[in-house]
Parts: sequence; C-alpha cells; structure tokens
Amino acid sequence: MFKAIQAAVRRIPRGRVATYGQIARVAGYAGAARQVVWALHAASGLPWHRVVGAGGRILLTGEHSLEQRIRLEAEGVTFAGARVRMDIHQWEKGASPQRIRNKKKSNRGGRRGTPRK
DNA sequence: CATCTGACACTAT
DNA sequence: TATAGTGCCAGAT
Repeated sequence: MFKAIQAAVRRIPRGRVATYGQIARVAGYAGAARQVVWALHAASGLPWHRVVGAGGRILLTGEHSLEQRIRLEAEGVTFAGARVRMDIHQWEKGASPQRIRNKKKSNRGGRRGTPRK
C-alpha cells in the first residue's frame, strides 16, 4: 500500500510532476488518491513536492505549498501562474489531458476510475 | 465494528 | 475561472 505509493512517487523523474490520481493508479490503487496523501504524510524522504493536484494545482496548505513550488522550480519545473505547466512536466500520460466524459446531468461527482465492480 | 479524517478528482453551476 | 457538492479508499481512533 504505502510502499507501492511511495515507489510510484520515486518513479517520478526529476523535473516532472504527477497528480495524486496518477500515482494512485500507478501504485495499483486507482481511485485512491487520498491514500497517496496518507502515504506522503507517513513516509519521509520522498519527493513529495513532485506530487500535485489535478491540473498541476498545488493543494498543500500553509507554507508547504510555497516550499513545494520553490523545490519544483529548483528542479526546472515551470509554473503558469499558480499552477504547474502540466503540458510540459506532466509525468507520462501523454499530452491529452481532460477527458470529456458524457455530459449527463444526473451524474455528479466524478468517481475516479475505480470500477465499483 | 463504527466513525472520522485526509495535501483528492470530477462534474455541474 | 472559481465555487460547491458528491464519490472513493485506506488507516487511525
């Protein structure tokens, strides 16, 4: 669990970033983006700064967000305002962000992948 | 075993 | 673009 997540985080090359959802997926826990958070909290010595929210948004709170940004910039990651330029630094996943899902008004709340069997 | 929490993701408004 | 509401998972209490 955490181990897998931690491993996934370590797989992020320097100068790139990944979203919590991506990591969860790579770790084998698609849809468990929150567990990534947990793992990052519990683990130490991980490149946590390479982990950002969807769209490259820094979700950290307080000064941590600032530190993350600084660390990323130090690795060569560029920012577009308050967000990371995922178009350039997105870890894997190709350059096709946003996936238009069916516009059903009945379906609110995006349930991440996790096929609920 | 039940409940709460967490640095989330997604869609609709 | 920003905000609000909902769904999901695993660990801690």
